[in-house]
This record gives sequence, structure tokens and C-alpha cells, in this order.
Amino acid sequence: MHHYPEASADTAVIFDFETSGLSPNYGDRAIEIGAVRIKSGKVVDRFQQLMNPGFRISGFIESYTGISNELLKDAPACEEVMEAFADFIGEDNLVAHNASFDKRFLEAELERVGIHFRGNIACSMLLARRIYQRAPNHKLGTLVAYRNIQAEDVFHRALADSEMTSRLWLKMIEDLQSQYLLPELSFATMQKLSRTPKSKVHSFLSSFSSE
DNA sequence: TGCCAGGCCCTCTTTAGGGCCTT
Repeated sequence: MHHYPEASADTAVIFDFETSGLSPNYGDRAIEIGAVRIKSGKVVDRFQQLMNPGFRISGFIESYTGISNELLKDAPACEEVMEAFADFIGEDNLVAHNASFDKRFLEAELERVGIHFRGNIACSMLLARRIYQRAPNHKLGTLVAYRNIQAEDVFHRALADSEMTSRLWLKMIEDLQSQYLLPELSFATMQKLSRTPKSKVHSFLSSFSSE
């Protein structure tokens, strides 16, 4: 897999996992993957698949996600789905909301099928904490409302959350471009911004725009 | 319905603690 951090920020795969819990190191597995591919700011492809983790999920996860054990019973195994998702990712850069969480599951599930993921992942939450410092909080649902982004009819399903994260990602690009008069933002610049101390965000963007 | 992990980030910090996010 080759990845291109110098690629434009508006071309990427935005993805989201639903899982049986919080930690793959403690036996949790993916139960659903959803993704939206954007190219030059437009949605050009989608991926959504439930997957059977091989055990019953808790009642908490059933009600949190709306994904029942009954639904998972006939779903393909994680390994089969993850191989297909690796093909879907291809060479694109990745985005997720609170990416450290989704990255852990992506790496753990891909390792199970012999794929060592080495791509770039940007975090929309870290960016939103810098760009929307006055938002009430930086949960996906709050940011969607805060920025008047079209919501899906459900939350906590993989494709719906991916769709909303993709809209948030594009909105952040749009807001940065209009606020700092930037002609184009690279994926790498977005990643750098997500690691810039909050107090230095303005100077980072100002210096970048004058380069 | 929740507090199982872990990275980020602030503060009454660095020999640490706790809230925010994700499921």
C-alpha cells in the first residue's frame, strides 16, 4: 500500500467502526465498518458491512448501536470483511472521528488477516478541537449540529457516522479556506494542524497561507 | 444503561490526576 500525505485534503476515505467494546487488547472486535470515499470534495464511493465477531455482543452494545446479535448471526466473519475493506481503502489517506480509537481496531483486525497497515490517518476530532474551540464539546453529533451539517437519521451506525464525519471534514476544510484565504489544503497540512498547540493554531495557519 | 482502554490535553504538572472522545 502506498499512501500520499501530499494529496489534497478533500480526497480521502472517511471511516468508522462499530465494535463490541473499547479495546481490541481486551478481546473486543469490530462488528461493523462504514466508509465514504471523497474525491475533490465529492462523495464517489461508499462501503458498509456488518461482521460476525464470533461471540455474542453485550446488551449495552446492542442498544448503543442498534446492531443486534440476531443481525450479526448471518453476517460474514470479520476476516472476510476486513480483506474487502483493505481493498476499498486502496491508496487513499484515511480520516476518522477520534482516530486513535478506530486506528487501534483497524490495525488489530487487519493484522488478523496478515495485513500490516502503514497508511496515514487524520483525526477530525483533534482538528475540530482546534478549529471549533468554542463548540460546546467535540462529540460528532454536537459538531454536526454546531456547524449546521446535514445529519443522518441515525447515530452510532458505521456508514451514517462516516457520512457525517465526511461532511464535518469538508466543512472544516471550507471554513479554513474561507477564513485564511487558502487556495488548497493538503492532507499533510490538516494532519499538522491536528497536532498544533491550540494557542498556535492561528499563527500556524497565517504563516502557511503566506508561503 | 457504563466506565472495561488509550491518546490527547489541561492544570493546582513533569515523582500526576482527571476530563474528553471513541464503543
